[in-house]
This record gives sequence, C-alpha cells and structure tokens, in this order.
Amino acid sequence: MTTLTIGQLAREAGVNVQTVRYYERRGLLAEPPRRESGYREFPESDVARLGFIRRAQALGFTLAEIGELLSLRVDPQTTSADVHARVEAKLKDVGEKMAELKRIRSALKELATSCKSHGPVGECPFLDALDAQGN
Amino acid sequence: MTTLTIGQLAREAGVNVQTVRYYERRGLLAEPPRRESGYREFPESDVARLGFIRRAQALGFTLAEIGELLSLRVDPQTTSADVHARVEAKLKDVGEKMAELKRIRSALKELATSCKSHGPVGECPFLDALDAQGN
DNA sequence: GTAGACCCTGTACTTAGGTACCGAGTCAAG
DNA sequence: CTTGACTCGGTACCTAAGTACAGGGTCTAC
Repeated sequence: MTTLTIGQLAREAGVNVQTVRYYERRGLLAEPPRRESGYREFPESDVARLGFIRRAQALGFTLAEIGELLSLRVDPQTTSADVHARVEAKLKDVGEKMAELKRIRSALKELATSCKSHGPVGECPFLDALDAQGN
Repeated sequence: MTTLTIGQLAREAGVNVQTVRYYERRGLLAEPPRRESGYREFPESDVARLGFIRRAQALGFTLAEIGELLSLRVDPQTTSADVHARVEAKLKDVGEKMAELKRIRSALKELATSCKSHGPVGECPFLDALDAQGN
C-alpha cells in the first residue's frame, strides 16, 4: 500500500500544502502516521477525501458540515438510531438544495429560449423567470 | 405601490440592515430612490431578490456569481448571443452541482439503509457509500 | 415638543477558510 | 557530500462576506 507525502497529496488533489495541514488541524483528515523524520505519510484514499471536500464546498457546505458528513458512522460512541437521525437531517438539507437548484436551472433554461424570442423584458429577467417556476 | 424602509426590508427578508447596505454597495440591489431625508425606499420586489441571494449562497454561489445571474439580460450593452452564452455557462455549472448533490443524496440513502443492516464498515462509510455511486 | 425607534455615512471589527513566510531539518540525484 | 526540492511547526497575513459601533439626523406617538 503506497503512501503519499503532503506535497504529492496536495498536487493530486489540486489543493495546496497548507490547506492539507489546515484540514488535518480541523479534523477533516485523520492525522496520518509519520516517518522517523516527522514527515506525514498519507493514504491514497485521502485524495478522494480531499476531492469530496472540494466539491461539497462548492455546494455551499461548510467545513463543519462536511466534517459531519464524513463522520457519519456507527461506533462505540454513536448508536445506529443516532446515525440514522443525522442522515435524515442531511437528506432534508440536500433535498432543499436540489429543489432550489432545479428552480434555478429551469429559470436559466427559460431565459435561454426567451432571450431569442424576445418578449417583454422586466427589471430582472432572471428573477422573473425564477418565479415563473413554481416558486 | 408600497415601498419599504431598509429596516422593514431587512426584517422581511431575514437579513440585517447592514447586510442590505452592503449588497447595495456591491451592486446586488439597485440603489433605491430616497426620501427628502435621505431614507431609502425599497420596492417590495427586493424582498424576493434578497431571498434568492440567500438561497443561492447556500448553494455555494459567491456574491459575484449571484450578481451575474441577476444581471442576465439583453440591453444596449449586451447582445442576445452574449446572454445566451452566459446562460449556457451557468447551466453547465448548475448541472455539475446537481450531479454532485445527487451522488451525495444516493450515498446518504445507502447509509440510511445499510446502517441498520450492518454489513462491513470501512474507515469512512460515507465516502464508501459515495463511490459506490457511479463515481 | 420630546422620547424612543429608526435611518444616515463612515470606519472598524469579526468569522470562515485559507495562504504566505520563516528558520530549521530531511531527502534524493548527481 | 552537497545542492535543490521538500517538509516541519509556528505565526502572520489575506479575501469574502458580513457585523458592529459612533456620531448625528429623522419620524411618530404620546
């Protein structure tokens, strides 16, 4: 099982080295084992983990929320029912984001067609298109 | 056509007064007409506008991107083709966000069922569930 | 006509999420 | 066995997006 130095991990994940250390401090990455010298040795799976963090951020999740997602598991500290409740809460949140995103997408599509067939144009065509969708 | 003071607008939109002024400075809200006294008189439509800004932020759009969405329109400065291109770019962005949200939702659903039927649990069940979705 | 709530501008502070820099130690290729 | 790239921890700095005064004017209900 190969491991990565912090620089390799950062390069592969497309973030920078200090960001990796920052995430480690924040608890988003597990503290990796160290060589004698103190150099960190990251598992390759952390590349995917960093990728997820980046994409989740682009969806408006805070690092705290991302941490919660990543720590959804059953272990001595957390019961199955507990995890289940937290998963449901996240599902609700995700569902709301999806709904809003759909509205925005519909509005954009409407704009895309109407901006050629040029009907009456209000103050803000985008918002007009947006609430033409079922608010 | 009734108008709102900055305090009324802020209250109705669920943001605070300095935020409204901040958005005005950033150009996300049009500069409203003023009374003799200098008091701003906002149109009611700005309530919806602020609502959209809030929801779009929760989807990871920056204020700059939100400004671009709100200013999608054809006018003397922008041709129809220009708007069309920008709409398409936004649609691409929105599509990517949707795809990632769907993956997250699927992963959460899988967690919700698997956390009762307790199979083997890896380091991070959530990420395991996530890439069990079509990457 | 005045008290309390509200608004004005301007400037300063805060929080989240990084980024940069420092001096010192480590690694690997020639 | 040295040199250039990399890593270490620590501290300081930065940007986006607010949020909080301060000092002064305005509104409205009594």
